[in-house]
Amino acid sequence: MYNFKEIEKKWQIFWEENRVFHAKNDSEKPKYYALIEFPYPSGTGLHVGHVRSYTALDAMSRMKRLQGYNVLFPMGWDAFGLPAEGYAIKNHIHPKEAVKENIKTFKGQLQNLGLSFDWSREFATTDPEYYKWTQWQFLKFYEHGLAYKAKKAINWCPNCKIGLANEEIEAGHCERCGGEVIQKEKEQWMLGMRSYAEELLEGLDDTNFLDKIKNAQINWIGKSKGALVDFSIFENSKQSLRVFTTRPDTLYGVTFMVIAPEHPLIKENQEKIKNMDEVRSYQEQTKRKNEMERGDLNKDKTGVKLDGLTAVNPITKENIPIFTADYVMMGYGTGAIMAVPAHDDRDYDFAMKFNLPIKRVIEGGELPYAGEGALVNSGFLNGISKKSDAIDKMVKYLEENHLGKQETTYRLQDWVFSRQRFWGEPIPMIYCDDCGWVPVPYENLPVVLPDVAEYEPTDNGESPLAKIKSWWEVDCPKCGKKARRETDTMPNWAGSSWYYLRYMDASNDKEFASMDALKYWGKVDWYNGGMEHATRHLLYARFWHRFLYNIGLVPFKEPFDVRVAHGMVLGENGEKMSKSKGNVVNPNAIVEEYGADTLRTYEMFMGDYEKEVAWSENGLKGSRRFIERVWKLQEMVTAEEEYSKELENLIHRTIKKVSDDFLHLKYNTVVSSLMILVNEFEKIGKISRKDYRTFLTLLYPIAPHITEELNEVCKLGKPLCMSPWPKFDEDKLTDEEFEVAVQVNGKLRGTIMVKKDDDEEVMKEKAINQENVKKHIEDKEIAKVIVIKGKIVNIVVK
RNA sequence: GCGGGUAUGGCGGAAUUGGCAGACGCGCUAGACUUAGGAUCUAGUGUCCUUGACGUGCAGGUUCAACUCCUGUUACCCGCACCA
Repeated sequence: MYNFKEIEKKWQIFWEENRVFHAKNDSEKPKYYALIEFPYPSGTGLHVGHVRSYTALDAMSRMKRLQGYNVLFPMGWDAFGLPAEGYAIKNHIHPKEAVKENIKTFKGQLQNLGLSFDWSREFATTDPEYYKWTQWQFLKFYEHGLAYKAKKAINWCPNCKIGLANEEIEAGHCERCGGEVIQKEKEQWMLGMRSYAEELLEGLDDTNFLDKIKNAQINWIGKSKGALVDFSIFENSKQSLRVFTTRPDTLYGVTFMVIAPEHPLIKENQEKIKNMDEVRSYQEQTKRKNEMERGDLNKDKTGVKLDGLTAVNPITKENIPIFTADYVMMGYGTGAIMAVPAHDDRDYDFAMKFNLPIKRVIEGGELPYAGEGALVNSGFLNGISKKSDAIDKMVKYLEENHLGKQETTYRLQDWVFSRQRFWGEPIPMIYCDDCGWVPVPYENLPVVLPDVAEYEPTDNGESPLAKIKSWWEVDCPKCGKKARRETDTMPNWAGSSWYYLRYMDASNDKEFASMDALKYWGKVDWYNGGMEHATRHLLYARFWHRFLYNIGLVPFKEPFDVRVAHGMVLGENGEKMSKSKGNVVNPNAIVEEYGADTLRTYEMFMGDYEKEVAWSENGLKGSRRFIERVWKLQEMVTAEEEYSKELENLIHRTIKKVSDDFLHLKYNTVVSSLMILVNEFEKIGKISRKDYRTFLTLLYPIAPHITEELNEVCKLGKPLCMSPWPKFDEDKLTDEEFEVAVQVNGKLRGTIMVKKDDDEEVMKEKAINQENVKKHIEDKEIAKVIVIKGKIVNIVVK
């Protein structure tokens, strides 16, 4: 009887004891680095969604090992983060204790699935031995001028007196108390990611990410070409207002200007602005809006005219009014725009609301009009109908007259790197009243999180660490005077920005990884993760890596070669699994009842790997039936050592298909082609030893335990984990004799049997004489016969 | 609005990349074995007016031949977004 519990445990122990999955750093074999995003070890444990992607990469790794690769398939824990901190606040337990527990549970669950991780390289981002190097790398950023302090708005709940992460806000309200969230300015550490925009864009050419992932990155970086134009302020010709525009060709149509409420021009001219009170209250109003409200496209335009300030259109020399409005953002371009209401929806809406002149400069449809057309009312640009020509000409004019210049901007922002939280890597900086910011000397790393009992943030928005004087009060490393440690910690994205490098040399206590190890493993060959990380995590990691490359600490420009994304596993009702909906499937319970091999097979078979798919209990049962049939095949094994004659070609085809499909994320058809093979074995009622061994090897990556066991029980050879991947013979992919379709005028009328070496004439002959085909061509004239060798015959009749 | 993607039986999904649409699985129907069946086995299962016709979101087109290529269109999903 098939006792999966015993069998699965037995082989898991066998693999571990024989260190089958331990990657070597000095192998003669070619390397293969398969990486799956490491999980946050939550208290709720493993999700069936984890099982899907982990099994996929496990299968890939197992196949690659049999194909002769030295495979690195590691696992670790992304263990900093809010949930552990929340748990700590509630229960007054140090988060590291909770994390330890959770990791234990999580790891046990992974091991029960028989995943072939190299556990000797396991670590957590919360290990001081790991975050020592995260801090070390931060200091490198600082050394190279890429880490700096700046005032940035944070989400602030005035009720709880706490800074909030975006995830803690629900529709503008605090998740805990329901109060309104406002923006509060705070000094924060930033990483200069924006200056890497072009490199991050161009680096994508060096990768083989799925197109949808590349596109998500390109969108996020948001490159746009245009021009900077300076408008002088009438009352004060020394001062000018600089705008960014992608359409300098419409400069003749500018009838007013708009600046962001945060724009410094307002403060600089507060004396001159006659309605300063009104402006101030508008600024206050804006501050209260969070990004979501401000970004709501459906709302009416609001704004205030800056009374007393006038700008001059540098081309027409006309005086035009300046407004401040929250539809212009300080964070993009220059925080100021030239408004062309005739050809921009937003400017048009604003002009209508405030009754401002609208001047058409492009011929075409109804206003506002944004299409192609010849320029009018535009002086030296009149009549030009090609947009790029007009832009070029205007930019040239601006540059010659020192009124502006060509410019490229990016949506990508610098990375806000401070969090006012306890459970993160301490930022290794010290503030001294005399020396300013001083980095913690390298030899004093890691800066370790203290053991305390209170994890509540302070009510002025500082990290809980700010309450622990014994921790933050230190001597300045430079002058020795009393100084203060930075009490902010790093964001959750920090530790996950370089973990793939650490796996290459996980126990190195001299360096984050040795250059030899980095050179040997190179790029991650295959990186799998969720679509939700296609922008942020993936960009942070690429930025971090490119920086290390630029300062000579890693040998490759890009960290990842192939990046793929799995689809979500939904509940049986087609909705996202959640406790409240009661549709959560617990992988543990499935392993208990059906075994890991059945669960793994089902998750690979359930659907297109890249698409989301609903869980199906019946589908799971179908996979169990398949696994049981595989088990029963052992009763049909003959003494024959070669492939059975009847199935030889099918087996060769299956080897090819399975090997290919694994590389193209087509795990579902891997399983289906193996099911077809089982159907055939059962049909002929016997299976040769070689048939069985090959079949078991092909199934091994997906269902490793049962296949190892059957291989042993039937004494077919060495354990599969130490055996070679089967090879197919190109000549044996097609049968000697096979069926070919015959069409008449493109419609299927019958089939004929043809031999492999039948030429076109023979096929034609056979086709014309086919019974049913004859009927359809009898009294008609044959105009043409198309014969595609080995595929189809089409007879065209009149 | 910009960028990307998807659409195939009752359901999940196949289709060697232009060559027999619906592989494989689920579900369903009938039968066998059985005290029993939510176990197992066998057969069937796209639709219809069933010698045949129709059929891959919709409308056209190219071709001997279109799920596949081209043009237009609709719906849904994802990313970005008052981004200037």
